[in-house]
Amino acid sequence: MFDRYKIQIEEQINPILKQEGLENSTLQWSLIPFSGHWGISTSFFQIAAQETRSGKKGNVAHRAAELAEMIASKLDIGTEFEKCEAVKGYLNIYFASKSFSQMVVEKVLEEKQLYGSHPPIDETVMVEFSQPNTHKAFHVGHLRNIVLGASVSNILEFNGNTVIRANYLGDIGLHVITWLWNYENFHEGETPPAENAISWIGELYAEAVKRREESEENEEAIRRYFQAWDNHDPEIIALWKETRQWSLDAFERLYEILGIHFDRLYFESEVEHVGKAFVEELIEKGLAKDERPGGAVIIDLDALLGTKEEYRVLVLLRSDGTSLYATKDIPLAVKKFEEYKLDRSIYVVDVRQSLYLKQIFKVLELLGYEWAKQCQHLAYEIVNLPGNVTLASREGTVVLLEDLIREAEKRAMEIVDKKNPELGLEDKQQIARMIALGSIKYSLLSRDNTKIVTFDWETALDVNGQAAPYIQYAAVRANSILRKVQYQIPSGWSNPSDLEEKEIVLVDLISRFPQEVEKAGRDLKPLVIANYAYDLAKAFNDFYTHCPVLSAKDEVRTFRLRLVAATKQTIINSLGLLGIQVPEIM
RNA sequence: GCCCUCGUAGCGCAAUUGGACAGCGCAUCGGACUUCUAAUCCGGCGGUUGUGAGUUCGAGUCUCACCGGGGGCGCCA
Repeated sequence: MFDRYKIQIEEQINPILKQEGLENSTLQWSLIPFSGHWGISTSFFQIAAQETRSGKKGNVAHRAAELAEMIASKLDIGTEFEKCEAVKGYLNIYFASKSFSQMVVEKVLEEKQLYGSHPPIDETVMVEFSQPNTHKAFHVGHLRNIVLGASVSNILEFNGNTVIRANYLGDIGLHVITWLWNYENFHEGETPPAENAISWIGELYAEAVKRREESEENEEAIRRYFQAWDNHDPEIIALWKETRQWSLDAFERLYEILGIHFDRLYFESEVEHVGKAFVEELIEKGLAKDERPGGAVIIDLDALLGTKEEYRVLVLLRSDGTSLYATKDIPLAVKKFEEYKLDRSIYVVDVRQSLYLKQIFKVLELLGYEWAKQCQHLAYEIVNLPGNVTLASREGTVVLLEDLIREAEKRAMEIVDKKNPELGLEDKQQIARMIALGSIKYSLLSRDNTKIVTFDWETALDVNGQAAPYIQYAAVRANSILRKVQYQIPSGWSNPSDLEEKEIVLVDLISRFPQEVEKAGRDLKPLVIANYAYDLAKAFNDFYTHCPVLSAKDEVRTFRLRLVAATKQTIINSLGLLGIQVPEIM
């Protein structure tokens, strides 16, 4: 937003530096980091250090301060800036807040839900996330993946990318066979309950695994069942199709609740066959080694690349010829790039699979696909239970997603009910859901991807402090002011007398949104937005308690109303990137 | 053995990618509701950024070593 001013100033600074014998020095601009000070800033340490390195004697810090002071005294800041000053080697140039704040607010109100976004760029990127297994439960560990993938997709889209949201479903394999076998023998004819389909399916899975592990006989039976499947037994296939659909329908309902949609669903079953052909190709090219029947089909990446204990060995096919994850991930990657003309392919997968994905990308490269370098693993840490207990569906140490959402809604409902007794039940429920989902999502997104999240009910359901309800509430407060004027936001520029510090802080933050979006997109970190949204809400709450809006006079009132509307919009936009909705009332 | 990752206040986390006084939330102590919603605001307490060296004008951030937690490393997904 301020680039052209930076350029203007630089055009003045460069000749001054030239006089000092300093050329080709590029300045790095940032916003003044102090709360309540609004403007741009740069420093002269690099230039001074460069000078010292080229032989000139002197103290760098001293020289930087000298340069900053000299430039500050010579600079013509025009009417766009209030003042400029040199502080310890930094040059701070303060905006003329009155006109700049008008400009910022104006921009937000004009661009509305697009404020903060960047113009389209010619780049198509696929984000693969969620990747649930059919015939299994959904737990909070899976949620981190979904929420992260969805948010990163939103952020990339806001940055101008064309985003394809892809899901990759594990609909075949031993876990499915085990489930089917158990169902056919012990639950035939049963159907999942409408409400708790996922937990029902999950319970049956846990039961199936237990049966498999408790007797050799069962294990043997399951193995035979697997063979029958491999031989395309029509009855088993029919059962598979039917039960798979139960999972898919249940997933779809859950995604709907979470507000997630996918543009493309990939299934393991659709890439297994072609995957085996790829393995053959790798063997023929002399890249993979077929050690069957004694061993598996492997690719010794370290031997091929001349590296040592870096890429290790990847197993492509079991010794019995059945497929593994690697068998399927290779053709899947190819399919993705063929179907869409991708510029980038992002895999949202937990950090434990870092080596595995590194191997897959390298194999693709060895196969000659130039786009292999555009595959990127977005790793995130797992969600644990207190005491470093891993969530595992077979151990029974899971917190089911449905339970979490239900409990969060219940708690949110209690507060909504108390605060808004006049509302109808349906409205209350809708609000409670937004708050519940917001809290859950925010608690997962406001943590760096590299940090393990320890799940406990209290923290997950805490709505105090830095949490989504705080931010939502700020927007609701803004909304409630706007409602009082029937959402008639006065147009045109107003010219209030000097701005309050609270107002400047708020406008400053609003103006930073586009660059926060950019940063979040660059680093694939929703955390950046999560922090930003909180800071913005905090600044607004501060403003709210100190600066009356409706009772203010004339131009102050006009400006503040516009500022309130701009804040509400920016909060909505930033939370939107996190997949969090904002209610009108709460 | 090799590799990845984390270590910041009692607890949970940030820190504009190497910049200005290391911020915020819980918790705790104390203030503020006849005024636009108190799911709010203001103030107090709390720090040798795991340890030691190095690079740099400048290090929580980069390099190396060490300590401690977690993870990965040929037929699990």
